[in-house]
Amino acid sequence: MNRSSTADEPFNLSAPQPADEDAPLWRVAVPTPLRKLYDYLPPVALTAEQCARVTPGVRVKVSFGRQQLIGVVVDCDAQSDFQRSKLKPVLELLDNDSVFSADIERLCHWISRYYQYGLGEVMSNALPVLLRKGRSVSAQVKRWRLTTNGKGLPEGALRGAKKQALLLALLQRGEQSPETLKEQGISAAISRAMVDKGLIEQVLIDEALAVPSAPLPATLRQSALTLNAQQQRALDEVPDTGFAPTLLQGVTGSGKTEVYLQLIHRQLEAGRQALVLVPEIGLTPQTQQRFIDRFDCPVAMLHSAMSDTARLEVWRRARVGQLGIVIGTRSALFTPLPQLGIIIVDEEHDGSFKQLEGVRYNARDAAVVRAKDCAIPIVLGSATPSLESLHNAQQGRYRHLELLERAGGAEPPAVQLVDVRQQNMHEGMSGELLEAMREELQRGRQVLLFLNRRGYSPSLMCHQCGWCADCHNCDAKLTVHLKPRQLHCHHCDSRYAIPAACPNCHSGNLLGEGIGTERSQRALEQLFPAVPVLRVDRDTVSRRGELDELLAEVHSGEPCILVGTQMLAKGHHFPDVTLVAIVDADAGFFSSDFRGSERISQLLVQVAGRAGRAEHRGRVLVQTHHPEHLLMRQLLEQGYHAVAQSLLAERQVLGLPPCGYLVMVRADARHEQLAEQMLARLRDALQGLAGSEVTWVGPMPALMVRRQGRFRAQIMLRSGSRGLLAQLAGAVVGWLEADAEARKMRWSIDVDPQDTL
DNA sequence: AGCACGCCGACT
DNA sequence: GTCGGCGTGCTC
Ligand SMILES: [Zn+2]
Ligand SMILES: [Zn+2]
Repeated sequence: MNRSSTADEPFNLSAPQPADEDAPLWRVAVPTPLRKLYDYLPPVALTAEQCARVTPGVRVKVSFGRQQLIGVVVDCDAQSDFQRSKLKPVLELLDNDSVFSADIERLCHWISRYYQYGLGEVMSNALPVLLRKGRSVSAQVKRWRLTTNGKGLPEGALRGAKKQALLLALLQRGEQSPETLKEQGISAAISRAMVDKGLIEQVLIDEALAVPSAPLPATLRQSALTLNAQQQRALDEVPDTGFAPTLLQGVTGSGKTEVYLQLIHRQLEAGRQALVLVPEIGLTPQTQQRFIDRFDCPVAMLHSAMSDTARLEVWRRARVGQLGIVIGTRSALFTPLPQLGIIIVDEEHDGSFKQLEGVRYNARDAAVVRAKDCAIPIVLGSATPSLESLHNAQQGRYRHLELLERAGGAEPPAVQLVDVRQQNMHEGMSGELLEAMREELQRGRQVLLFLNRRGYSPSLMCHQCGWCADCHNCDAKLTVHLKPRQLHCHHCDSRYAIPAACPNCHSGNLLGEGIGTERSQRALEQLFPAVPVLRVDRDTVSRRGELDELLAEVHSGEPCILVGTQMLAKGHHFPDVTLVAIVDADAGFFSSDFRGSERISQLLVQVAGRAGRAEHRGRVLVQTHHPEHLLMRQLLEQGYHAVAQSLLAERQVLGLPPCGYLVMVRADARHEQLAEQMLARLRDALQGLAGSEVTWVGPMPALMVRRQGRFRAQIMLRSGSRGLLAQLAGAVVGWLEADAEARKMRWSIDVDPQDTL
């Protein structure tokens, strides 16, 4: 494709003018947060006939303001109310066919509409990074072929030059790869000579066209396991075709994965593919390995640690049907699969399916929409389902299947509260906990400690006057780190030296307040000098692979203590760990976010499931200052299901999700009050629109008002009617885009927010 | 979001 | 005198 070289030169008056003033325009979704589509003239290099063959979904390079961007044509037969003489031409057409399959294109439209983000930004999210940058959709391979002149030669021409005649004969049969020609003894010099004669040429063609893909094998590499009655029932209940959302609730070790594998096998046998969505850090090679071990067909992963090239390669193979199974994190939702047969969302309760910046979509919810659109089954699996999915099941929207039997009849670990009130604590650990640890370690077992704070301690305080080290950019305390020795703001990433004396009273008596993983590790190293203490958090495992190295040591089975954050709670099973401790469960249960209790309950159940095996039962100690707390008691005595029912009842009363719907609007500005004032005007302007069906909560300052030097505020919309709220969300965005003050600050809209803080 | 333009304070 | 912070406006 040729690019127009004249588009940007205003003095060039001879720039080609469109012959027809009514000629159709191209409407382009440009990757910008602006929620608009932009009209362009078709590229000047294209004839009307060529234009007519262009279909929506092709990528184009356009001049946008002073920059060049790659967008997606959403309509190539548009009329514009924009002044025609002001339209710019498309600079370059990048594709012959749509980059989106029909289902992905519809999914983009749905996400754009439901989450209130521009189609351009959504479509950009839906494409691999390299495609956003203009890389071609198919891998390109080199082929030799005859030029028009070459085609004019009769068969048996070029008698005089034997090798050239051979090359001619080969190419008269069709295009040939450089490799084939080499095998036939055609040297570079021969080709060169023929090129010089203008008889042959080298072209790049799509790999997909060059190598027609064979049907994938549906055979098993490893035979399926025998299912218990509940697993079998689950397998029977999920149909092969038709939209059928299913919540598969299975306690850890109940064999959810085996059900997934057998459901997928049925799809492979029917010549269809499967998409498996997994949480961000739950993605261990072990997950992939079970799928690879089971099936002969190609299985591929998609996750954030992969290179852009590797991700593009998976996308390309998936698109042409070369992959039977794609397993991936959030953005794998957009993987094109020609005959998608089933979607599995594993650990569906996990928060990482929701994108927290940019287009704030929930991949689990969008996956349900994709499955509905494709009329295929979708399985949401978890030991601790989200209240959303439980509610959907109870409302009859999802089928609810339970797996209650643990394989091999292993007993669930015993969970026990440790009342730490008035106890002598040693670096956050009670005597009871330390004693239990000592016992297990002496037996040669492993111990796992959860502590949701990185660093040495979450704040630095002057013991003399109470001064506390805080960030210059944020309303936040600085975390003390000893390795490397510095104060670190976890909110804006700024770093400071640890002062030798208090800047307020000059006392040298500065103390770390509170316990982080680093501090806990140090304390444990002193208490148990004979046992390795491994720390797993973002500071120790920043690289991917580091975690696996660390875990390899754990899986050797030698006694050790693992100290870690949430990071440890996902995906990994530790068969030799017989004691798990939650160092501080209170933070979760008393969180000011409405999902706090749900999350901590899920965490407790999940970590309990991580420990022990059939031959030695694990136990879980939960340290708390509130052993009488109703939910905590209920969780221990009656299990997750009972807690979930209590929480659902509570949400019902409060009109919170899933019994009501939320939209959060956040704004920040350089100066205090500005954001809050703007949100107040937003409320005043739109409050009348929805009446009493919608509750406006706020505006209010964010929990941390100042962050990265900006002052933040938020307002929440709550309603029992999803439709009404969606409509209002549209009005909110419209108002924000039009308001002169709002345009000067940063704002974002979050439909179905994960957090309300 | 980028990106450029324009304005005012402070330094090589 | 310029360099650069940031407030403002625009993107078919
Ligand atoms: Zn002091
Ligand atoms: Zn900060």
